[in-house]
Amino acid sequence: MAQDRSAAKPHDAEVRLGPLRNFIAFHLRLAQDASFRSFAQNAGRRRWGPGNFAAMMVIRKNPGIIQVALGRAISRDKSTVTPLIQELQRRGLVSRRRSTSDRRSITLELTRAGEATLEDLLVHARAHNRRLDAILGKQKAVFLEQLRKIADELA
Amino acid sequence: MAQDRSAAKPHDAEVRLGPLRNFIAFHLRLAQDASFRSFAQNAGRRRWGPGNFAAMMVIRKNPGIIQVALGRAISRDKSTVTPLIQELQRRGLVSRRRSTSDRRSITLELTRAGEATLEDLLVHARAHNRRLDAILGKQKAVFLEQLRKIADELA
DNA sequence: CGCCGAAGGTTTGGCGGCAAACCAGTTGCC
DNA sequence: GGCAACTGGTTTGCCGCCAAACCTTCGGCG
Repeated sequence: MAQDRSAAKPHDAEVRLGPLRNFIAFHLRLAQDASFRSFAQNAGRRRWGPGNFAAMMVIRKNPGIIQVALGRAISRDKSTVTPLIQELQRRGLVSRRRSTSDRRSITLELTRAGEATLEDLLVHARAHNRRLDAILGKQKAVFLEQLRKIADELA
Repeated sequence: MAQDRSAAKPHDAEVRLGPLRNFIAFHLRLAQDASFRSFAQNAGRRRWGPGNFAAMMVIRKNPGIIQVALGRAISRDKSTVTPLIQELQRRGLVSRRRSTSDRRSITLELTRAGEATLEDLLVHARAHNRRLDAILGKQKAVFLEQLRKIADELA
């Protein structure tokens, strides 16, 4: 078994974080970490990570999108997108076709199976999202806007 | 060169995110991502990632801490801590000694050089932190508390 | 027309992280 | 006192991601 990072050994309560205690960046990582794990775990653990989900979601909403545009949308390098998409294609979830207007680029679309599995994932994703919303309460909207601001302005 | 994820190609403005647009988890990742990159880049790019910084900070504030406790504090698996610490030791920044009371565990301390480099890193870290604080404005405290809540309750 | 720089995609190499298996030492319990 | 469960640490294997180099295609411009 891997280490249980969440376990609150009474002893650990005494660990001092120093300046770290008030660093946004540090807690941003902790929160993202927890969120990521929670999602991956509850999403059937069938190796359907958040990455695949986000990619498929964007493809669904933008049929015919090309790889680099997808990469920019989900903030992944194109060299990360390539194998990710290839794997999805191998599983028969997305189709790739060379664009007729620009033979460099490849257009992406969800297959029937892709739509179906995405719908499945959406169930888990929505549940995860609700959990987070519940934790944040009324201030969710403000919180979200702040996250956007950070991502935007920290370009 | 790697892809420029921040570039706002006018074309990309039209990419639709669908439900993703309001998912906390998604934006949490984007924000963390941006923060991480910004830190790593400005911190002299001398391969002093946020990871090393957080670890050294905790060791500084808790001299004699053992590896698993450190791991829990910064939310890293023990199998991640081992090589991380070994590298810091190799660079002469931390000292490792077997505990006398429990011969399984290894106690950690910063060396002189370690203290010095940490002080150096703190300059960048503080700057990074200030940038984030500036983005968040008055509501920084609330935001921080919400991040803590997410990390805590999403155990 | 022909060239050259830019852009989309893939490949390769490296890094950081987790999980599981394992060893050594410790603790609890009968 | 001795065995079983647990704990700290390391090793190994894998995965996700980035950066850089490279190939192909596109597009502007002399």
